[in-house]
Amino acid sequence: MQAIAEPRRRQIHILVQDMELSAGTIASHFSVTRPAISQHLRVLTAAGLVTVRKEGIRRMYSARPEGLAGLRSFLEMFWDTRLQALARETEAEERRIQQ
Amino acid sequence: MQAIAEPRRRQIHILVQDMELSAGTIASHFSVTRPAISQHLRVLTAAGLVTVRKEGIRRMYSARPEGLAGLRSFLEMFWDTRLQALARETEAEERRIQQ
DNA sequence: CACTTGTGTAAGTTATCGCTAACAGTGCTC
DNA sequence: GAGCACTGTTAGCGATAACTTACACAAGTG
Repeated sequence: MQAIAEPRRRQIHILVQDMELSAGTIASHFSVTRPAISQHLRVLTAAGLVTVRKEGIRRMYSARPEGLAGLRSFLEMFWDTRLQALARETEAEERRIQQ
Repeated sequence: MQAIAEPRRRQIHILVQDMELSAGTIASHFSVTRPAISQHLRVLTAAGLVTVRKEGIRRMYSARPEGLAGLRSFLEMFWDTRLQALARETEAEERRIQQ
């Protein structure tokens, strides 16, 4: 989760979300040096948010939909428990009124 | 987004999700000092993830559902664009097959 | 095989962040 | 109003992380 929270990594992830890009092409979109982008890409791949594909001399990166899906299910767990808590509260409230 | 990414702040957010708690009660659940929790609470309130309610001498904190809802819509935007991209790809693929 | 291109890795530096210790403020109670 | 309980704020410190510079490695090309 901290992998996608970093602003620059989010921008990288947005870049490779629609199309497959090489490391150099990704780095050209930012003002930082290429090694920095390479480190970010390593974090993103370790988190399962992007995939690498070696195409000859260059490495193509692309977003992995399952990565964000995991975070999504994690948040929906939060969302559901909150809804359940609200349901319990209103239920208790109704029971109190009936008494 | 970085506010909820921090592990301790996530734990705090889980704590105040089901019930309203005071700062001291929240701090008693962790091994860190109370000022640290206070700082985390300030970050969480600044991010709009929790709300404060002054009750006499103590301040009660509770999770704000709209906070996570914003993050949720943000992720669903990602999710939708990715699905649209996949749809475009498969559509182009089918068109290629038909030729 | 030398050379170039594209990329990753390692070491060092700087900045950011979370924590603690000390202090300051706020509201109750006697 | 004095004193106490509860909380927020500030300064300083240590650790983590992001960045840069330099180097190393793989894969085409002459």
